[in-house]
Parts: sequence; C-alpha cells; structure tokens
Amino acid sequence: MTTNKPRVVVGMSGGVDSSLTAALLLEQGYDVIGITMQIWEQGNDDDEKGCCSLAAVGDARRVADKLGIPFYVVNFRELFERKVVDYFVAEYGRGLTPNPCIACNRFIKFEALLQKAIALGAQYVATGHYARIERDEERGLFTLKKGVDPRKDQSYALYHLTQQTLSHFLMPLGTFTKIETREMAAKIGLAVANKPESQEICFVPDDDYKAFLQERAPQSLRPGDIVDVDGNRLGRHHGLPLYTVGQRKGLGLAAGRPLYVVRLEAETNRVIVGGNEDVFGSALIADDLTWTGTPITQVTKAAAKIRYNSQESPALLTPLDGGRMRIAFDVPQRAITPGQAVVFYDGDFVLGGGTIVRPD
RNA sequence: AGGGGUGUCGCCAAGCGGUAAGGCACGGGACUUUGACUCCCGCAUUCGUUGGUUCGAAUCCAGCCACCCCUG
Repeated sequence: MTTNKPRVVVGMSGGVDSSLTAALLLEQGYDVIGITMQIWEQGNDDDEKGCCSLAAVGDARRVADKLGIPFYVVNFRELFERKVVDYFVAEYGRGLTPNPCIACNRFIKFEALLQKAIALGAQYVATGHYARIERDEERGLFTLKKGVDPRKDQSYALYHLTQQTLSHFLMPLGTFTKIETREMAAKIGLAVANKPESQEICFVPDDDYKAFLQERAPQSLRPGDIVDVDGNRLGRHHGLPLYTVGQRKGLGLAAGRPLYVVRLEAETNRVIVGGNEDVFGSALIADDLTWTGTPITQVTKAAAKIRYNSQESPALLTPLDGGRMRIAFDVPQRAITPGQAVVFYDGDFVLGGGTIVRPD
C-alpha cells in the first residue's frame, strides 16, 4: 500500500486553480491528498468568492472524487478568526490598512496547513498560486519567483515564504498563464474550468467590509474631521477605518476637483485630504521584515512593490536599527499606505518584504 | 425703509431668444485573491415663482418670494 511517491497535500478551494494543481501533481506522479480548509461561516453558500471559500467544499470534493484522490476537510475557523479576522479588525482600528490575504497565506497556509500536511505524512503542500518555487542548486537555496503570467502573478502575497517553508511548497501553476490553466482544466474535464475569478475579502459578506466593521467593531468607527493639507476643515468622516490612503470615493466632498485621502491621522482621528499630487511619496519605512533567502543587511538596490495591484519600482533599500528598512524610490509612488506590504524583487525573484509603517 | 446685486442638478458653474455644457459629489458596471486607484455608463422634459411678449424664452418684460451688499 505504501509507495515511494512523494505525498503532497493540495489546498483545494473548489476553484479552477487549485483543482488543476491537484490534477497536475497527480499526473506528475505525486501521491495527492486534497484538503479544503474551513475558515469561516458563510451564510450564502451560492456566492462563490474568496480564495478559500467555505462555500466551495462541494466543488472541491467533486473534483477530488473525479481525480480519485482522498479528500478531507479541516477546521481552521478559530485560527483564522484569530490570525486573520482579528488582525484585520485591529489594524483598521489603529488607522492602518491591512491585507488579510497575506496574513492568511502566512499563518494559515504556510503554518497551519503545512503542519496538517506533515501530520498526514506529506512532505509537501501545494497551492494554485501563480508563482514559481525553484531550487537554485548552485547556491543550495530555494527561490520564489513571479508567475510567468504577468497579469496573474501572485508572488507579492507570498513574500512571507522562507527557506524553511519554500522547501515544502509546490506551486505548479507558476509556469502557466490563466488562459492555459482554464484550457487544461477544460481538457481534462474539470467542471470548475470556467468558474469566475475569486475576489474581494473572502470572510466579508456582500463585499462590504465597511458594513462588516460596523457590525463587528462599531466602537472603532468614531466620526471626526476631514481636513485638507493646509489644515482647513472641509467636512466630517464616519470613522477612520472607512478610509484608506489614496481613496477618492466616499469622502462626499464637492470641491470642484477630485480629493483624495493623503493620510489617516489616528492620534487626532482626522482624515487628511488633498489633490492627487499630494498623494505621492518617494520613501517609506517598513518593519516586520521576512526574507525568502538571505536577509538584506546593507544598502541594496532592488525593486519594491507597494501593493498587490501595482508595478514594482526601482528603489534603494537601507537597513535601519530595530529591524526596520528604509525604502527610497527612484520615482515617487502613489499612496504609500501604512499597514500594506512592501515586497522586494530582484528581477523575477522575490527577496522578501515587510509591513509599511509610514511614508518617510 | 430706500439703493444695488443674485436666484440653472446635492455643491460649483456654462448659457445672453431657438429648444439645459462641464467639473465635483453620488449611483451602477468593468478591473482585482486586501483596502484603494483607474476606466465605462448613468445622473435637471427643466432653469425661485406667477403672469406677459414671441412661431418659439433659462435667456426679453412685469409682479411676488428668497438671499446678499450698501445707506439709514
């Protein structure tokens, strides 16, 4: 009954990506086990969304059955609530803008799911992310690279991967484009081949995070002043968590020209607004740094990416005391947002990243 | 109480006799494994009000109303 085939646990969400991942690894000769993580109670289970939607257990199970692989459902609800949801709410409460997907990857997939896999006798965990994990034999290191499909590259959200975790992860879709994924999925007859892309925050109902905070942390929504960069009081806001740097919609201010959030001032509970030109900054301070390989300990040129949906940009990285890093961009960046992640690249390689503390 | 000015979409604002620009805000959609940005679409049968002139008025005339300024 036992074989020499390496065993891999595939995190199956019920979507095309993770489904094809399982199929591909099976084809490559792995001993594949499918696992769907239960992370949140979802009221409306006909609403498919999120990379890890509980609602999709049915789809995941059907794919597993079709592939003929063992399938399990694990309950990570408590952990998810603590590591992702609580973090999400707390960050907003501090006037920051969190990225829950990154926290989920870091604590749920890279830690909890991996532990589960090991407990099941697997050496690997595989996900349907569009990123490449390769082995650099010369240096004896694992590397994390961008996915080859520039439109789908998800390496940014994976920067918390380290040598330790990289050695246990497989992301076979990194060398394919989304189009190819769908074609392959259709070719082998996966019913989920044409499921729509996941999006929005998986644990927030109706894509309305503001209503979610309203219900879950109403005490964090304290009204305050909206002030322009010169200190003129322009209006009132309904609570800092409802806004983020660079935001235009929702201010309700008719100034003849668009106004954007320049920064959130937690100490005074004020939202500072200005013109688009006021939203640009050329440097930032980051902390909570992690590295995929060798840490950067001296001034280094690299490319840095400020948010999921943006291009990385050339910058000078300067290590500071206290585990911090100063990132100075060659070209000013729009809406440097505290709480978001900054990820460092060398070409296609992810070097590591950190959390944006503030513009500098 | 006199004199002057102004009243066009939630805000700002074109229009000056020929059948309501635009910006902001707002709503919807697209994009998107976070929040944003961006893009696309929508958004006054009606111009303070009542009459009048005219083939035809937001645009001309008169009364009324409201607000603003000045003088008392």
